[in-house]
Amino acid sequence: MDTTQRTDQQRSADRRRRELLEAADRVVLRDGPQASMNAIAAEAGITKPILYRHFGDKGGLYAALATRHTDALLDSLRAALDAPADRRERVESTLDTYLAAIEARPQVYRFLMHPSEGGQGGDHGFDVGKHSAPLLRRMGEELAQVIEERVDLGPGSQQLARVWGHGIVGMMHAAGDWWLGERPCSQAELVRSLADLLWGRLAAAGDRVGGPGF
Amino acid sequence: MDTTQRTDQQRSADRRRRELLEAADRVVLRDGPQASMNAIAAEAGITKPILYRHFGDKGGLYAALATRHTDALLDSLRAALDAPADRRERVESTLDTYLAAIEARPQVYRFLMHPSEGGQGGDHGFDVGKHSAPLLRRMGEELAQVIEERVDLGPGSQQLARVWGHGIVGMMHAAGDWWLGERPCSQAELVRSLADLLWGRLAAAGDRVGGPGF
DNA sequence: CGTACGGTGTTACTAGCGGTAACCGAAGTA
DNA sequence: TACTTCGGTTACCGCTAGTAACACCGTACG
Repeated sequence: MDTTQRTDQQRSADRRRRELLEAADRVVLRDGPQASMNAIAAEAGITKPILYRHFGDKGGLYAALATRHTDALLDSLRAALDAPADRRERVESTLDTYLAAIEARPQVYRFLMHPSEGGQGGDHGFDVGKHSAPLLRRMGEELAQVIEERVDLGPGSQQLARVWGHGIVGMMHAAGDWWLGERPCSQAELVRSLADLLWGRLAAAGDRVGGPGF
Repeated sequence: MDTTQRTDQQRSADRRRRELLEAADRVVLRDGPQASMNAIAAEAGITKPILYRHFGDKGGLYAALATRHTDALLDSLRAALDAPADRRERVESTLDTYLAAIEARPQVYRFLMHPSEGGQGGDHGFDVGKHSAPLLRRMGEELAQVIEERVDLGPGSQQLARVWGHGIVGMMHAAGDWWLGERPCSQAELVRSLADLLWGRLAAAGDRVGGPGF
């Protein structure tokens, strides 16, 4: 009977948890990363202690929220990354998927990338702020794995793949962040430029000799 | 007489300002980005309102502090970037300089990269949190300028250079961040791997055909 | 029928943050 | 001596994250 009772309770708890997460989602979508626990509780129609009973602390809630979106984004990226196409096409498709995602919901994206942990809540320290941007790390690791699986890099391939995974993800992230703020070109142009960079066009280009007015 | 008096005052104010900045530096170096205004004031041997008289708000102080280190780092990078050597050498030297800098003072580096602005001080909004990581942006723009000056990219070179500038800086940043946390390899190896990536080794590598157990 | 109990929820609080108003005392000047 | 001005402090505001203590409500058990 203990099990059945616990099942009931857990079901109810899970439903509540999902409701709370959706409320938190709405608030984050509206207020950005600085959404307060009070605001989230109000949006959910309850008060703070309930949030704390469900998620422990703000880091817990943020982690749960981040995991959701992170998983969704990673699924999309995996699909683009594993498609049966040639490498350049896959790379461009992945970049495109990422950019489309961050463009579709910038607030969520900013929340995932810059959780803005102050950790000023007294002496308890902050657990989640330690890993500054879990999404970036996870994307880096996954990309590394795909590279190592599908590209022949010779000796030391694992190390190399990991460096490249994190490097490429960082490139994508920074360029996307900048692009999202300034919109200096179309999405397709950005994708092509980045792919060109990865394809060694920087190394292949010649030195510029005749500067302006020289 | 107004001018002379103001000079005296301004000299004194500048000295104070430098003292305060150095105190703030010490605290940030010790406590990381979540250093509080109280702590900084205490370290400087004064009280909060003086800090606010000098820097306006926390964003102002952080901006002043960041500008200092940012300028120093950018100077080093410019030196490496403008050296009279071939491109690959310059790229490796620049990466090396950056990694050495973030390794030397990780706390300062984390402060510069993740200012963690909550902007929760009432209704006044937050000015500095708007641009999340000014250092990255500045590095991206500077690199873009150097690329555009020295590399012949054909038509659309300015756009391309800017995308590459921000992309490369992001690559460097993400890889450095990951490397600083996990230390999976030596600094020289990291530099070489990243340069290899920029030199198109990803595109040049062949597909892996015989996976493990396949 | 009454009673003790676990779960759900609230109010009211602590401690610390960024930021500010109002006061205080020591200089210089008429 | 009286008045202003500047460096500095105390004491406060409104906000945050997080918590302790209490209240309600259905249910099992004597």
